[in-house]
Amino acid sequence: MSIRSQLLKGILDGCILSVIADESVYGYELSKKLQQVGLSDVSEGTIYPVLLRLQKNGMIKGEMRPSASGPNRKYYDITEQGEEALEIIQEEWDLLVGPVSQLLQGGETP
Amino acid sequence: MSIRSQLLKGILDGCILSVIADESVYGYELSKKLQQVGLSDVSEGTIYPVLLRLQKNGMIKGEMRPSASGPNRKYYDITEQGEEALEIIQEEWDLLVGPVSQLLQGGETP
DNA sequence: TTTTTCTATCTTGTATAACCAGATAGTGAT
DNA sequence: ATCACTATCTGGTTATACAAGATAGAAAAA
Repeated sequence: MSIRSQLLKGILDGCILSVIADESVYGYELSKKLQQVGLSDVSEGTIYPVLLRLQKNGMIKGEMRPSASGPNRKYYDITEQGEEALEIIQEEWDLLVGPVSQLLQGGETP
Repeated sequence: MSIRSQLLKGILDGCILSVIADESVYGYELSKKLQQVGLSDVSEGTIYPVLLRLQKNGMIKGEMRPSASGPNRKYYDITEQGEEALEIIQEEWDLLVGPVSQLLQGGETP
């Protein structure tokens, strides 16, 4: 397993919520978008379980829509609950990044 | 489980390695240090298993030394292998922080 | 002296999460 | 027909963090 995948743990939900909050997307599209953004090794086998879990927890809603070129797509939209959760994740992320980056940059511990 | 603890996943090894790379520490001291730095809810029940795992994987070496005031302490030092692993974690962290922060900051996906 | 408090390490059990590999299926091009 | 691309989902495996508690030495307070 790559180290990258370990680092992803726990942040992936936030990333996916964030993309969905910005616009309606379906899973396959989402995986391409995350790869474009720089999260290059997030595969479908990882994304679909996350989407199902987020839906089960009421963070997002899924809706099947036909596609003009290919199989049906399941578009997801964020819920109110999902928006609240996303805000908390954003705050927690900001609180975490500072200390961790400073530690890893070899900053002396006081 | 708190969202914070989810975010910690995968980064904790790097944080601990980083502190040990800076100086010899024992577990109890390490937990205090991490709390000071801002990783406030990292308890001993979390840290000791990580230390044992890192040692088992050859990233750090432990050595028991007596204490003038209290029980014996097990000091840990980083190994060459640990330093190499830490460098990779640092690089991966830098690659991850940018995209994730931008996503969470509500940046539009292209 | 006894009790409490602080220091210090480790284990067991539990919940969550990400991944690999593969199944399933529609559409369009060669 | 066959291949390639789009699209979703599942099962089994492994890694990880955490809570709670067991164990124990040393010093201060009662």
